[in-house]
Amino acid sequence: MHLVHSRIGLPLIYSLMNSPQALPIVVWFKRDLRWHDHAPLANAASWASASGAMVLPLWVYEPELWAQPDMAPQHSGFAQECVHDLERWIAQDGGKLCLLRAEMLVVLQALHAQIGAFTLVSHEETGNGWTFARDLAVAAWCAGKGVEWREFPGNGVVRRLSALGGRDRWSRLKAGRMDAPVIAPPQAVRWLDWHVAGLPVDTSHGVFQSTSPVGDLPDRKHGGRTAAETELASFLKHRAQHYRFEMSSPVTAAQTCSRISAHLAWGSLSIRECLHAVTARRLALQALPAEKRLTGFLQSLRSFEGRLHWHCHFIQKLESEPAIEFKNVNRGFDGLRNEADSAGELSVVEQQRLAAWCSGDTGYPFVDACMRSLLATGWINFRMRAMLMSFASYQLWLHWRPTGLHLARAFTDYEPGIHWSQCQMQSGVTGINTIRIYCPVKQSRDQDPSGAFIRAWLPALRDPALVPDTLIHEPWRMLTPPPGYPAPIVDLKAATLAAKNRIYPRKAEPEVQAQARQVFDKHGSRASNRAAMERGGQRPAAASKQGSAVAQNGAQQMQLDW
DNA sequence: AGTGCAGTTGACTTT
DNA sequence: TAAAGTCAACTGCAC
Repeated sequence: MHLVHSRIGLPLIYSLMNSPQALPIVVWFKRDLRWHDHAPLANAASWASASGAMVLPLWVYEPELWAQPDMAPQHSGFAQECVHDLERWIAQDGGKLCLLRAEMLVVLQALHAQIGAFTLVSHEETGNGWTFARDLAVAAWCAGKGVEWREFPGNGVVRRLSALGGRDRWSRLKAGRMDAPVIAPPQAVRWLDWHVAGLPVDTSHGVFQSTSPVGDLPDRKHGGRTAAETELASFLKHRAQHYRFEMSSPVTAAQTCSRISAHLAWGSLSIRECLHAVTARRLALQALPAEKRLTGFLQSLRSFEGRLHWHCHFIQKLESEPAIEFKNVNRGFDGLRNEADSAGELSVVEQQRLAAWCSGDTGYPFVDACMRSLLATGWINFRMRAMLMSFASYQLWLHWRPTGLHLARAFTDYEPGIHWSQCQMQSGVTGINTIRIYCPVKQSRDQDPSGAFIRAWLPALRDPALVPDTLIHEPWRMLTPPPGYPAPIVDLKAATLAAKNRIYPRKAEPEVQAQARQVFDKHGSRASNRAAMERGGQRPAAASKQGSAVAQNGAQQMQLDW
C-alpha cells in the first residue's frame, strides 16, 4: 500500500497519481450506500480533480446475490431506498449514479469493452460466501485485464489480520481507524455518465423493477441517509437516556434502542460517524453543569458505545474465517445437531419444530410474540434475539444453519459477520463462551411482566378476561387453555435438561477444549474483564480468586470471551 | 434482652 | 447476552 495524505487528510492513491493517463475511475458501491465518510468516493474525487480523470459511480443489482438463501425482499427494499437517496446526493453535485441489473463480471466486461481501461475502487466487503466468491472472481478478472482494483477499509475490520499481528493487535488497528477524522463528502466531481448498450440501465426503478415487493415488510425501518441521520439524532438527543435499562425488554427496546443497525448494515451510516457522534454528544453532556445533566444519560451512552465497538469485533471473525458462515468454528461440536443443509434431511419432528419456531407457533407465548414481532417489523432487541436462538438451539435442538438463515432473512439489519458469529455463540458451538440456555418463562416474567407485549402480538391471548395476567406466561397451565393458541411444542423442563445433557459433556471433551484454545487465539476478545466492565465495576478480589481457580483446574473448561 | 430459627438476599460457583 | 445451586450473612419474629 502506497498511501499519501492530502491536505484535507484523505489518503490518496499513490499509484493512481503516477498513472501515465487519467483513466476513468469507477466507484463501485456495495453495502456502503452513502455519500459521507466514503473513502473510495472521496479518493476518486480527489484524484479526478487533480488529474482530469472522470468518475463513474456505479451500483449493480446482482440477481444471484438477492437469490441467496440468507437474503430477503426486505433487504433489497432497504438497499433500494438507500440507492435512491445516494442518487440524490450524487445528482446535487451534477452526477448520475449508474444503475445496472446484471452480474458483476458481465458489467465489468461491458464497461471495459465500451470505455476501455479504467480503475476500480470500492470498500472492502466482509459479506456472505457469495459476495466473497464474487469478489475473488472480480479480482481475477481485474488481474486478467490489468485493471487496478483498490479496496479501502470501511470500518474497523482488518483484512489479512494474521499477517498484521492477529487478534492481539486488532484493537489498536481498529482504534486507529475509528479515531481518524470522518471523511468529508466530495465536491464538484468530474462525473462520467455512462450508458451501456445491452444491459438494463436508467433509473433505479428500472433496476429494481422485477424485484417482487411481496415479502417486503411495510413496517420495517426505511433506508436512506435522511432516515439514518434522523434516527441517530433522535437517539442521541433524547431516546438514549434510559438505554441501559430499557434495551433488554421488547416492550421498551423498539423506542429506546438506537435503531441504526440496518443503516450500519447497508452503509447509509458508517460506524465511525456513529462513534464520533456519540463522542460529541458525550462531551456536550459532560459540559453541562451537574444539575442539568439528565439522569443516567452518560452511563447509557457508554453502554451504547461499548456495543458499537462489538460491531466490528464480530465482523472481524467472519473476515478472518469465512467458513464461520457454514461450519462450527469449533469442529469438535460437529455432528451434535442435525446439520440439515449439508448432511442429511431434517426428521419430520425437526421439520415441525423448525416450522413452528419460524412462524411463532411454539406454544411459548413470549417466544412466539418475539418471533411475530420480528417477522412483522424486521427488528427485535438483542436479548430477545439471543433468546430466540437459544430456544431453537437448545429446547428444540435445531442446528444454527437453518434457524440462522431464517433470522438472516427476518432481520432488516442482517450483517453476515455479526449474525453468524452470534448464531454460533448462542448455540454454544464455539467452546470458548459460557453456555447460555434461556428460560422463556423467566424471560417472559422479567421482560414482559404484564404480558402487554405478548398480547400485542398474539391475538389468541389478547383478551385479559380469557387469559389473566398471572397465567399469560404459561397458558398451558390454565384449566381450559385459550382456543386458537397451540400447546407447547416441547416440554420445557425435559427439553432443557436434555439439551444440557448433550451440550455440557461435549464441551468438556479434551479435544473440544483444545480446539477452543485455538478458537480463542484466532477470534477471542482480548478485552480484559469485559463482562465485569459492562456491569460497571471492577472486582479485583473476585477476579484473582477466579484466576487462581482456573490455574488450579487447568484441565477444567475455559471461560474466555468469544 | 439475647437466642434460635425460618426465610431472604447477595456473592459466587457450577452446569 | 443464562439459570440453578450453594453458602454465608442478614432480617424479622417468637420466645
